[in-house]
Amino acid sequence: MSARVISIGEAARQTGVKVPTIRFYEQIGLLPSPPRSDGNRRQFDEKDLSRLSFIRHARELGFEVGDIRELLALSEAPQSSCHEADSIAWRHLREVEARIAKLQALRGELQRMVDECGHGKVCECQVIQVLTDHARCRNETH
Amino acid sequence: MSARVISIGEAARQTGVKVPTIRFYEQIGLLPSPPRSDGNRRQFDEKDLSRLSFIRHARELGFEVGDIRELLALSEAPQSSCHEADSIAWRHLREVEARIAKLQALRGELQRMVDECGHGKVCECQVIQVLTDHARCRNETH
DNA sequence: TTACTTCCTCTAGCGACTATAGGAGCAAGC
DNA sequence: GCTTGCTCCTATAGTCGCTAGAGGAAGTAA
Repeated sequence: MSARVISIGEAARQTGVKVPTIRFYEQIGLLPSPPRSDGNRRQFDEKDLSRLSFIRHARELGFEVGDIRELLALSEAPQSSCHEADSIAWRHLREVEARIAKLQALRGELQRMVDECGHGKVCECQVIQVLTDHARCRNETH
Repeated sequence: MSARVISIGEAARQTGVKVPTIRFYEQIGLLPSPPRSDGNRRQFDEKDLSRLSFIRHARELGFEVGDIRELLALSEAPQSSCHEADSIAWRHLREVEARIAKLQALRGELQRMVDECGHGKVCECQVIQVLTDHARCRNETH
């Protein structure tokens, strides 16, 4: 119950967010500035740890800082509608699906590259060919 | 056969690489500096278009500039072994597969978030719940 | 006291662009 | 020739999300 004081190094260890990154999050206002000790050291508490963990997880999931800011604000106003949080997550889901599709196409192409490249002793290396040809025939598709 | 002169704007339109980005690529030595007109305008040719398309495609596929530099160098010394290009492609293939796996996990999680969002209040919203809970239970795993 | 670690601030750097300012060139219409 | 409007030029600074380094102060253990 008492406010256990947590140093920045402790916080880093417990949340997996690096020390300079914690300071950076404070600087950009993602994490509130904690009180300081007599010696000017940051004094975090459990709530800060939660917030940091939340931020870290959201970042890992690919949310950008703007999104996280919104999500944090929402989570601090728990009686408000979750429509916004939902739409942030939806938007993100669509982005992730697009990225997966693109990467799968890429994987196919890379696979083809290494397959073709590996077999020719005359080294008709297709790596560059594949990329160039593909590039040209796709000029107007995107 | 004659060297058709292509302006930077034309090049941008044809390759889908933005004008400032083309200049940037020239600056970092990814694209050779083209000759200039009397009025100091860049004069690109077909070969530059290929190169730009190649670069764009490779960037879309997630190659970083260093890789592209290597691949371009290899493509310009075609008698050299394709072993290097092959290993670049291999390295990248593994990376891409890892990325796909990560994104698929992420998609599942996001999907769950939005599925479970009851469209009620934030206090019941899974988007925030998932982020918070997950964050806490994963503190030490990474 | 000494040594060691952790912490502080501040500044600069990364990659891969993107934006802005302030001009100069060029082609078409009058 | 002149004006309008577009494209182009350079140079510099900003973006995002950190990360690294310098140079120093504070806390801790022997």
